[in-house]
Parts: sequence; structure tokens; C-alpha cells
Amino acid sequence: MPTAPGATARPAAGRPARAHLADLLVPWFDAAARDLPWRAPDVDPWAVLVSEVMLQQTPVARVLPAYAAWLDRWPTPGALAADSPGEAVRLWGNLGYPRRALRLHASAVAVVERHAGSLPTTVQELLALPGVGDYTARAVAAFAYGQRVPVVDTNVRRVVARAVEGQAGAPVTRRDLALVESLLPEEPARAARASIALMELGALICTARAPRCPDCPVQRECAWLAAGRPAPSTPARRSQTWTGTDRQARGRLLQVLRDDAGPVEPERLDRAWEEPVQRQRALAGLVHDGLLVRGADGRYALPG
DNA sequence: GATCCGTGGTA
DNA sequence: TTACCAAGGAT
Repeated sequence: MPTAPGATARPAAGRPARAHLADLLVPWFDAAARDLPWRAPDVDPWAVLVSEVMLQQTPVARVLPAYAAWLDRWPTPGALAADSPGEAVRLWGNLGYPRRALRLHASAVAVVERHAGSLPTTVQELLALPGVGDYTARAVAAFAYGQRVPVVDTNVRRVVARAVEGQAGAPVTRRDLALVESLLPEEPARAARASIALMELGALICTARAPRCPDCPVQRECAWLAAGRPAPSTPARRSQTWTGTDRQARGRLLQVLRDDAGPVEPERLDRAWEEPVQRQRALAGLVHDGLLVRGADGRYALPG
């Protein structure tokens, strides 16, 4: 249950407020956290990795069914490694960024070849897996193995930028890792709990667009709130228009392959994206990325 | 560091 | 409707 307002001692005079954050965050998390399958106490480390890769730039609601289907079909790295990368791309469905499916498959192969089929446990070894970067490696180390490592994603960056630094936006630097580590309790399991609580706070309360400060467990410690919730000093860059981009073309083309059981005729792809120069460029890119292959007969297929 | 890489929900 | 946004990674 959350700590009642007023029942928690304020930090001693002169003590940095940030040292106090975890004490407020963890009880809040215990009461308010979403019940997500990859947070189950007995969840397999491989399942945690699958969830983390799927959650890269993808909302929880869309990951939930894909996560269940994926682990039902491939409960272990060995099971995935024994299947084709094309099947991984197919089951990836509409999650977006399908190269993640390819890299997850490649990670499964690497785990079988280099780690006897068991996901490695150190950040360094996890970082060596394809598609696993700074965030994902530390997320697995903390959430699957209970290690005391800073986990810095977009939620944590935003929470720390506001609550600790008092800014609406903060630069992405290596300093973030050291700063977040300074927020973590010493005991590893509690540190991991604090890490997931930081992320959850960013996802549920300290959101990008309309933060719910009145519901925030650290509102009394928040530098951004104390400063009157100042707007970002640097305006956000304009995002690329979507219609007509190579990304849209690639998505349309790959969708044809996903939704069909076998190789498809080039004419099918002509209809999926009519502009020939861009279509060719997109197809070449997909082939280059290993997301599809072109047979000797000119038909395209997912990689076998 | 800037750019590319999908998809769909939301205000 | 447009623009932003959602647990990043690779180049």
C-alpha cells in the first residue's frame, strides 16, 4: 500500500532529496504497478529479454498478445534458434521495427552457440547479443537477475530530468547512468525494485504529455514541480512526415510477405507500392537487412 | 550525434 | 487532421 502523505519523514536537512526517492517510489510501485506477465516472480530470463525487445518503442498494450504468442511457440532460446528467422519475422506481426525479430532470432542462436542455451547473466555478455543495447542489457540484468545496475530508458530520463534536475527535457549522456545509480538502494533486489518503479512512474504518472503531479508519490521532492513545471527550453524538432517515406514502403511490402504463406510474385509487390524507384530501393533495403530474400525465379520470400 | 528503422493509438 | 508518442538499437 502507498505511504500516507505526511507519514513519511522528510529528508534530514542538507540530505539530497534524491537519496530519498527510492523510499517513496517502491511503496508506490507495490500498490500501483500494472500486473504485467513479464513481471511475474518466476518469469524466465529469456521471457524477460523477449518482453524488453518487444517493448522497444512499442506500447505495452500491443506487446501483450505478441509476447504470449511468441513464448507459447518458442519457450526457450533453443526453440527459437531451431526455427527460421522468417518465421520470427512472421510472428512478429504488426509490432513494428521487424529487424527486432531478426535480431531476437540471432540472439537465440548466439545463446545456443555461446552460452549452451541459457541466457547470460552479465551486462557485458548481454550487450554482446544482437539487438541488445545499453537499456535492454541492464533491464534484463536488473529485472531477470535482480542485479543492482542503473536502468535508463526514456521514462527514467524524463523522471530524473524533472524530479532531480528540474528540467522538462534533459540531454542523453553517460552522466545519466551515474546519476540513476546514485538513486538506487544498496541492496540489489531493492535496487532492481527501485529501477522498475522509476520506469513505472514515468509510464503512469510522470508522463511526457500530461503528467499527473497530484498523484505523484515524489511530488514533494520534485524539482520540476517546485519550479512551476517550466516548459522545455529547446523546442522539439519536427518529426518526419510519414506518408510516402521509405519506411512506409518497407512496411507495406513486408506486410505482403507476412500475410502470405509462401513466396510472392513481384506483381503482388508492385501493387503494394506502385512507385517503382522507391519500391526497388525499399526491396533492396529489406534484402540487405535480411528481412526478405529474392529467389532465382524472381519471387520474394521471408528468410528461411 | 544525427538519422534511419514500423505501427497504431491519442488529443 | 496532424503531430506526438510508445520500456531503443545500429550505423
